[in-house]
Amino acid sequence: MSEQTQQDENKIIAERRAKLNALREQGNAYPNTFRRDALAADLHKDFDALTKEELAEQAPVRVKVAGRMMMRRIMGKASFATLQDMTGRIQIYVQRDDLPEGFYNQQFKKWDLGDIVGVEGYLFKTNTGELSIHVEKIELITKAIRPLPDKFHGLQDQEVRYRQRYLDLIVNQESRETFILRSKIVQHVREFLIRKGFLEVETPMMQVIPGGASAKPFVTHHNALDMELYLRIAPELYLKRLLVGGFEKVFEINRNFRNEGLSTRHNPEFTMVEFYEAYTDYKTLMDYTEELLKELAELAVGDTKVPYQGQVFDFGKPFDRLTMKESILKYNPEVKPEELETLEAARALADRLGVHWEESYGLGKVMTEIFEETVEERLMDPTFITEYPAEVSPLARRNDENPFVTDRFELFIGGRELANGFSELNDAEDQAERFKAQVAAKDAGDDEAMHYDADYITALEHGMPPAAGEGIGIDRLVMLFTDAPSIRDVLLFPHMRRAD
RNA sequence: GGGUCGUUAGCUCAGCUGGUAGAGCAGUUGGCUUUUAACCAAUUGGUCGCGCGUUCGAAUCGCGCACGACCCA
Repeated sequence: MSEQTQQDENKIIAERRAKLNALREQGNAYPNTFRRDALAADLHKDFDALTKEELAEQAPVRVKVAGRMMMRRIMGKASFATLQDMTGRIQIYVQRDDLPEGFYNQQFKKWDLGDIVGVEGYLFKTNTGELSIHVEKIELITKAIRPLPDKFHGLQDQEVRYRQRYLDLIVNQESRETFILRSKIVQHVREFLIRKGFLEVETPMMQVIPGGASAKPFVTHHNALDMELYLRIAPELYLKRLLVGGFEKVFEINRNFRNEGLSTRHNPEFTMVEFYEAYTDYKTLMDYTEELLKELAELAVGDTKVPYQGQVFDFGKPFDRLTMKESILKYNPEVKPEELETLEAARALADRLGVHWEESYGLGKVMTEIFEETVEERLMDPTFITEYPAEVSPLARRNDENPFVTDRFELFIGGRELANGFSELNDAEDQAERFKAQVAAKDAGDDEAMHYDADYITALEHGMPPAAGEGIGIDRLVMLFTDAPSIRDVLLFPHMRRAD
């Protein structure tokens, strides 16, 4: 701790530090010798149902519990306190005369809220029926020098909740629940894919050529090799190399990094699951996705009606499936199909709808812009949009009947893109052409266009089985199922500006 | 990038048209052996985000900056 910080310390911290110094003089101030044998939630699960009398009549249930002291009610020669461990809270009852002479007044009563204590005792129920531990031994395990936020109102300041997430987790139960549910969702996604026979793999986070998506990368430097490396914007091209290598069903759950702005829906690092399966197509993936999301709704909400920020999304019915063109016509009833058939007509339509386009855009890109501006945010219940133009899908397989579009879909819920999948382009020569078009776009000023990845082309030239692949944004998924308005609410440590 | 709102004690918040700051919790001291946001009594604690300006006087008004929240692009 710096001198400056010490100077800034207020009286509360100074008092607690004095207590800590007294503890140091008495011996080990930070012992790691207490071993618990019970967790709060397990005790409630096993004993809440018993009456006070039933619990008193049976043989005493002796337990050792550790946790942070969140509340305390001192009533002269006896006290109640509330301990919190990772599973929840349990009340303890401490009597002066159960403890060694002087301990209650000289030690216990001088401890503070926020201190971590270990207790040993037996279970009982209070007159109001609350399961509690009648303490026979109690020890201070860790002294907290700084005070907790308000015991009743919790921590309200959003900035502090994000910057000092540990405080948020200590005092705000909803926050703990959000991150526990996030863990369960990730676990379920993993188990779903393993159940389907997929192999979990890890591919490079640092890449020589950032590929697999259209986004600006973070750049770093490898000293020993004296070369630039990019944090990955997607794992896609590596996972497809594994298809070439004969791993025919693979997935990865990990972070991607995109050097873009922050918003309630964007964090520079975010978590995706990507999975690839050989000898199948995008329609299979849509079926998987629908199956997975229905399971997740059941897991997270326990219902097919998922509430989100005052709206309700229906996961019970079969998910809608519309082509991009169909969706534009559906949500813009005055638009005629012919207006989406030539570049000139589409440009005129975009002008009419107030959608921006540039000279370099082809029909596919203009159409996609119209879709994004007029349809996307209105897709509330889960909806698959298919037939994305090849122009905006440089890694996707062209449709056999209509090469203008690809065998691709995106899933939208609540107006937000949740997933993106397609049958994979495994024609090395077509892929090389598409990369060249991307490079041309990059040269023309599109700094999100892809690089030419010759090593990937070489891999495709060895033969990649026909396959389909998909990415699902885990953070947005968790936002949806935890009713979180901001991506920061589902990231333990969201990116923030420097506080100083 | 633009707009709106916010920043006051460790925490949660008041503070009116400008007159040098309040409550509850936490802390401290005392009381209380089934409380539960325990209670009762007393009490400590503040560079009012930072800077500049207006004014006899600024937490309050104006401008700028920082950080955050929300909306828009």
